[in-house]
Amino acid sequence: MSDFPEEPIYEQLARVGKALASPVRLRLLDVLDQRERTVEELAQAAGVPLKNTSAQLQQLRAAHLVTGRKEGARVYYRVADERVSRFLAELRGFAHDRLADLRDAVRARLGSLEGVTAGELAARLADPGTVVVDVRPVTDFAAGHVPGAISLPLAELRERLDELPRQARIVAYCGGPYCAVSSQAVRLLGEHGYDARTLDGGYLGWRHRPAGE
Amino acid sequence: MSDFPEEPIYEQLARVGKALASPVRLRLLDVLDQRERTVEELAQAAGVPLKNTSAQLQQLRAAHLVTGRKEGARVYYRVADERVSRFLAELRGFAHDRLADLRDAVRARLGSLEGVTAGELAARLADPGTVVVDVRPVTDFAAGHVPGAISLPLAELRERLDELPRQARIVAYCGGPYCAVSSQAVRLLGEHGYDARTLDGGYLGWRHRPAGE
DNA sequence: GGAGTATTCTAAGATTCCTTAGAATCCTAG
DNA sequence: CTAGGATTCTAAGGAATCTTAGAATACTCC
Repeated sequence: MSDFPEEPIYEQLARVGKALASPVRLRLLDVLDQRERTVEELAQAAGVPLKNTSAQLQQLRAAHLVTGRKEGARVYYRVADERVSRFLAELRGFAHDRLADLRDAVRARLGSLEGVTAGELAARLADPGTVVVDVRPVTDFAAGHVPGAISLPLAELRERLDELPRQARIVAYCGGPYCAVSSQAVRLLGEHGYDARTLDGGYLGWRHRPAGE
Repeated sequence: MSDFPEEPIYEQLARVGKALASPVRLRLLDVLDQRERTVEELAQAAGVPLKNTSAQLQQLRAAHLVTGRKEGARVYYRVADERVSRFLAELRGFAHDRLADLRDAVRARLGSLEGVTAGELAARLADPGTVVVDVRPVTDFAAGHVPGAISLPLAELRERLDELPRQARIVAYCGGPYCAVSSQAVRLLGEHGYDARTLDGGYLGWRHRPAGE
């Protein structure tokens, strides 16, 4: 092993890097960033086997990126604090800027729909012609949402289309920036003649939008 | 291997994390962040064996964090762009906030001298009673320095003490935030009766100081 | 072209990390 | 106090990474 005088310091810095070095952990962080969850909910939402989820959570906890709260037989995890959440947003932004392969992978999953940025949405919130649709499960909606948004999970969208005014300009969003649900919703709405667009970055992107209302 | 639908995306994100997961690579990045260097200079400055340096540079290049420029028989590496540099600063700040062990490791290496922040220094630059001393090698000084600083490498400090006015309030800095040279300089100056302090974060910290001159 | 130098490529042993099965722990409910 | 469920701990095989020796490449200078 190499060693130089500053190694113990960089060893510590590398702990953060290591925590962010696995796709599974990054996925878990993104899911947790939206709201607190139990290990099982988390494993479910992230699509990762339970045991693996638990093991990775230990590492994230050791790196002080998440904290657990025990309530009865369950442990609720969440991102340790706002600083972690901001840093994750920073990481996503950075990687998106620098890695063309990341942009390709995103496009492969979400399609190349033109989205609305959080800043644009903020500016349009006052406009009554804009209708904001939250397609996440109602639990997520309840934990926080864009002001004025209506909760309309994708599963119910088809049957509840009549709740949306025909001539509205719709902005649909889901949870993380890589969530495909709002893209599906927008496609469905488009087929029914609506003017609908996704919100870039999803709800997380909204929460971390650059300064100003 | 786990897999969930967004895996290819998180795989890409993890490339950045992986690049930052090794103490050696982080050290190289910090050294490169100060100025462009050849592989050998870099290995020398970082205290890492040459072959290992070269191998790690390949990885950093694959992650688009550094770029190389070939000039004759030599390759000059540098941090890819300002965005990378800012992100590294962000990482250091984040880790420093969250990991007590990191703060301990820094204290173990640098001692617990009270430093001056970059913001404080900026505010004091106009004050003629403050003398800023750059203790890095002259090559580094030439590549960029705090305005008004005088170049006085540690090796020459003892003999050139008379260049410093007795009653000056001295601020000494070196390169990275974990460089011990300025701490030594401050200790030496203290023994000779000077009022001397280090600059927190070194020259890198200065370059990334929060907005405002 | 040939000697000499800087850097990278190839390859392989040592090490660390990922994943997951099975046992253990800690909790609630009855 | 016992049954049953949620989560973590322990352990081990397999995969990926780190480190570094040796060969190969690419350049300069003569």
